[in-house]
Amino acid sequence: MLIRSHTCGQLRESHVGQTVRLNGWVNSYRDHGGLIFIDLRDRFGLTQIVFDRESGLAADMMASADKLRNEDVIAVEGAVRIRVGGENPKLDTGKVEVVVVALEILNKTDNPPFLPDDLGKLPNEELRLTHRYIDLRRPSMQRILALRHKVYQTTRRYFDENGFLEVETPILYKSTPEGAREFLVPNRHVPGSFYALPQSPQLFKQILMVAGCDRYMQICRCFRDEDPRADRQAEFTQIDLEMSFVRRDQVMATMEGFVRRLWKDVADVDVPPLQRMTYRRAMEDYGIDRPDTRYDLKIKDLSAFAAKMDFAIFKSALEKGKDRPAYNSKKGVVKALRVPGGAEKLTRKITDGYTDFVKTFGAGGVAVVKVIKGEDGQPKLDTGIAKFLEPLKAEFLALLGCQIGDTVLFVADVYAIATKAIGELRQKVARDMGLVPKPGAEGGPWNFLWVVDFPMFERNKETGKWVAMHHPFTSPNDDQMQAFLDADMDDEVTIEGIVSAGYDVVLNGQEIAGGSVRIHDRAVQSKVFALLGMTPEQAKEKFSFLLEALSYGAPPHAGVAFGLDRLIMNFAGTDNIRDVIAFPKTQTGADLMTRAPSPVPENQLRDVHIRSIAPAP
RNA sequence: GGGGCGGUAGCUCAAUUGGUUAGAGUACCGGACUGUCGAUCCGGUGGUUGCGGGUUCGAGUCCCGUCCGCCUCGCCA
Repeated sequence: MLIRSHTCGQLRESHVGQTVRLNGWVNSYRDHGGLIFIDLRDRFGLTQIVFDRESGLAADMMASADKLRNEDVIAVEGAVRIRVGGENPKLDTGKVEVVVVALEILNKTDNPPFLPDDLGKLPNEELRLTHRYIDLRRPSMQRILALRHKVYQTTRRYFDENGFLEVETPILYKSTPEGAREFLVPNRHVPGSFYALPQSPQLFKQILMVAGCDRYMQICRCFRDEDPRADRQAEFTQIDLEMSFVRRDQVMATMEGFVRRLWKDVADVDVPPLQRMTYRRAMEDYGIDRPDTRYDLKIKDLSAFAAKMDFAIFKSALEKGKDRPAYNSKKGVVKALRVPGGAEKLTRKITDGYTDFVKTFGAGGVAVVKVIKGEDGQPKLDTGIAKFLEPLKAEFLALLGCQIGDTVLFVADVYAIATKAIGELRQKVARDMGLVPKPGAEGGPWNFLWVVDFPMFERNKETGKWVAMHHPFTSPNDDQMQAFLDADMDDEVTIEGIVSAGYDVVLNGQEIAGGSVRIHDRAVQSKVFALLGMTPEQAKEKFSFLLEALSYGAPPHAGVAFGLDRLIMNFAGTDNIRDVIAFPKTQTGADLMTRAPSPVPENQLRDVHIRSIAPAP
């Protein structure tokens, strides 16, 4: 075989006169009869090679060259020269070409189902995933693979420099069915017993702290058997960290340093210091715990104002849970979103659509009013609920700081639903108003933000039980610890008010990292388990190893996990998580290339003491 | 589990809102061509309209079921 001397992205004017050998795929061919041009492709680029009947190429090789087609794999030998037909500025190698004197066909291809170029429309994703080995040849996909590699390398370098040890943790793990649904793996030796694949290495990394590792990191695979989304996959990758003898601020500083290094290395962007926002502020102003601050729309609570209105829909919403304390999920509220310039851009058709939109989050609808210019030149309320606002017009305009040309959107419901609905609506309105900047060539703008002071606990919507907002190993914040230990477990208002030592990094409305200071005291951990409704026996059955570890000299520790796939999505400028995973799965968990999952022979099931109750296909 | 969109030639799409033999570009096959660069020109092959029923004189088009993919709500400690 003609082993390559250079890659297809390498040759320049300085190589002119040299005899070189290239290997690669036929990216395109231009056949002029006695003269054939081929763009040869590998991961590193494209090089034009020329077959010329009049340049001494053997007749049989010329005949072979005539048969070359896209995606054939070949090796050639020839001399580098300045292009006779002039430069092609689109190629890095565009000043030169290789005049072939020897051709070796390494592998003829069948006619491929699609070509891996970035011209024109992509074939449908089903086909791309089925023939992933072709799809990944596409330069845009190669670029993402390289980006991902770069992130791995920068990550390992940064944490190594900061004293972290990379430690692998088990994939076959104990089932702890509190959080996401788990993937189960039967054990052959103990009939009826199962491992679970880890939702995250959470407890192992805490135990590594107890074990004296001091600082741990791992780029690890996590598994959650929940329905995927465009930015979510059942099998995904985290950059997982844990640190000993630190409090919240030390971890946050380490994370911020990492973010800064990563963006510098990968995108050559200098990230300014991150602002902090409390969870409460985020929910109040943005209706979501991961605000997108790239645009300046803010939500305002108008409950007190709305109570003065003679408008039945608001009144009945405010009646709900009216004896509950503020921010209680079941307390009725009225939320408003002022949209500058909305009076013109948000047509009746669009605002009508908002009602359907908020219904998907359980809200009843959206009330609308426009602020237009009256005959006297002053602001005038128009359409929708204008007549109900008219008696309180001055107060309304002042409360929201309305200008002529604004539209104001209202959602009235219990706190949990109204907040979620108007928070989602805010993001939709921003898209409709064209306020969301399109990522430029460098990906940005990059709006980072810390969100802190999350509640420790929230009520499960269906069961009404307390559940941990982050996870059950999250510590109350330092200034809350005594209040938590003293708290009566039946005192709903106090429990609800306990703030955890958790922290999230939010980027452009996306959670890219989350972590917390952990509980390192057995008594605190036991109280959390009890609050979550676990008896001491249940806690012991599920987490005895953790409770024991906490009893044998556990250092204060804290940690975090970054969603690696989402980081790459940002750098790659894609909103499809499958683009950043080499071999992703579909929405039903299928790998279309390997055809996993698949049935297994009966005897294989018997070995692991499993009988399938699935109906025969 | 719920809602929405989609599936027509290898690929990307069209097909007058139920009406003749389902078309175009590209790929592929054959031919021409010595300076192209998404080469060009000429000719050709290629279809179980995802699958199964139904309505109708007639179904790519309407109805029912089903499979697959995507988006989404729930879910994701």
